[in-house]
Amino acid sequence: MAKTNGKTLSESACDALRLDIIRGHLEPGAKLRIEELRQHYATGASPLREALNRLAGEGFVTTEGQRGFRVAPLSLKDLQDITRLRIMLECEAISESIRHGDDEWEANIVAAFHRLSKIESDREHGFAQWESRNQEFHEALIAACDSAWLLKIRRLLYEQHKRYRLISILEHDETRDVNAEHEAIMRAVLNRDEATACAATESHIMRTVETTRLAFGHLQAAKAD
Amino acid sequence: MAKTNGKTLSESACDALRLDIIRGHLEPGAKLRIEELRQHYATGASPLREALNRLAGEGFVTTEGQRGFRVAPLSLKDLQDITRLRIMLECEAISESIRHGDDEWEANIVAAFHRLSKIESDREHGFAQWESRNQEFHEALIAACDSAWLLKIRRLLYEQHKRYRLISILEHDETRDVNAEHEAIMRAVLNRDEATACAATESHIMRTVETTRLAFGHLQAAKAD
DNA sequence: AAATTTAAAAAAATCGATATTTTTTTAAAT
DNA sequence: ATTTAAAAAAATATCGATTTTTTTAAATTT
Repeated sequence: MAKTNGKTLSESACDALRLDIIRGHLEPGAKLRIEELRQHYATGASPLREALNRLAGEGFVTTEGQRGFRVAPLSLKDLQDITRLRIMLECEAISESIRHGDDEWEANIVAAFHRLSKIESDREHGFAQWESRNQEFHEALIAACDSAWLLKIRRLLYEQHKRYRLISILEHDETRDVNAEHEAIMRAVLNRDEATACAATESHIMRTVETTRLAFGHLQAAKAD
Repeated sequence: MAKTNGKTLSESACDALRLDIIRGHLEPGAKLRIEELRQHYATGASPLREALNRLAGEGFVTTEGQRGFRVAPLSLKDLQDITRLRIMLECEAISESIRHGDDEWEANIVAAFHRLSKIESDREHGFAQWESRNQEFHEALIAACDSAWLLKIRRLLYEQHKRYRLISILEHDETRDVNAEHEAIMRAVLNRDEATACAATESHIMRTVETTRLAFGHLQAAKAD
């Protein structure tokens, strides 16, 4: 077995699985049979089991006794739960970032915002790229927060929410100006105005979730047929 | 291999390892060699590796490339980081619990407090029992919080902090009346007074952490020899 | 005949033993 | 003292054996 990079097979499998779960490529609640995964990811059973166990620890898959693994389910209630916590943690992280950030931090935010707004218009086409630059912008905002746990948990919730968001790409709220929302957050952050930055962040998340919530509701309804 | 209970070997190994890490039985930063663990926990390599991977996902062990596993390290900075988040989440959970709790919830709090205060005096002797009843009391307070994520993360941080606390059992702040602190929290909670309950909780955690911080500092200093 | 129970077969998950890499240690040589 | 090479140790992956769950089909009961 030739080594692909620095990673072990377990790690590669883990990353690939996590990505497929977040992207909705693997359906929420779906059974994860080792044999099938072996075929798909071209790996042995042991690396896969190790990957699945790690993902279980992270909350992306569930496991019950001797009955194997499943993709962690999604629900409206779960979405609302995640949202509330996300707002709380995101605001905390932004506030701390504002208190600690230096010139370099500011420059990175401006750069990330610029990269994102350049492609904001054709969000539909290069969605993967938009998604990635969006994430980079939001992470630039909180890069000066030096609480490792806060960042770790914030990221977990961000990715969990991403699962909902990516399921409902189709839905697009035409009335929103996402770029303006981002700019409002950025301006408040650069002004070191914690209260305004938090308010703008909360409103941004709430709007996003509202779109997500609608799309997810529609999807559930369609599935009930 | 006779089945011990409903659990699989992986799960048993995982629980045993987690407990030993939280209890400080396994030193922070210590290398976790599969062969040694095999001897100690009387299991094969596969279940152990699966357990270690899950614990890595939960943040109790670290892993680096092809260099095996280590017990996640502790540091003063980490302790302060955990504390800040704990206060935030614990208060949020208590507030929501206060808003949702019913009579049964109240009764369970009173019962848990009673059980705890009965052995509050000889905390030194039956420490394990005190620890367990203390945890039960604090979980009774937030039992009516129906945010699964909040509870999950709160618990993670509670256990992470427990790692620090159990390392420094020796230290004991004579000037504290922990029972009175607990009673103050309980009274505020039963009065449905969110602000007071949060303030009492924050002060309780801060006092606990101060003791922990001192003991951990001493331990680090002693180790530097 | 339909529904429930029971028994057998198939599938899947879990585990342990062994083989292959990779890293770390040890010792010799520059 | 530093570098290099060989040996030992450790980590990772593959494979096959065992146990458990799920499915399927037959038998019994209502």
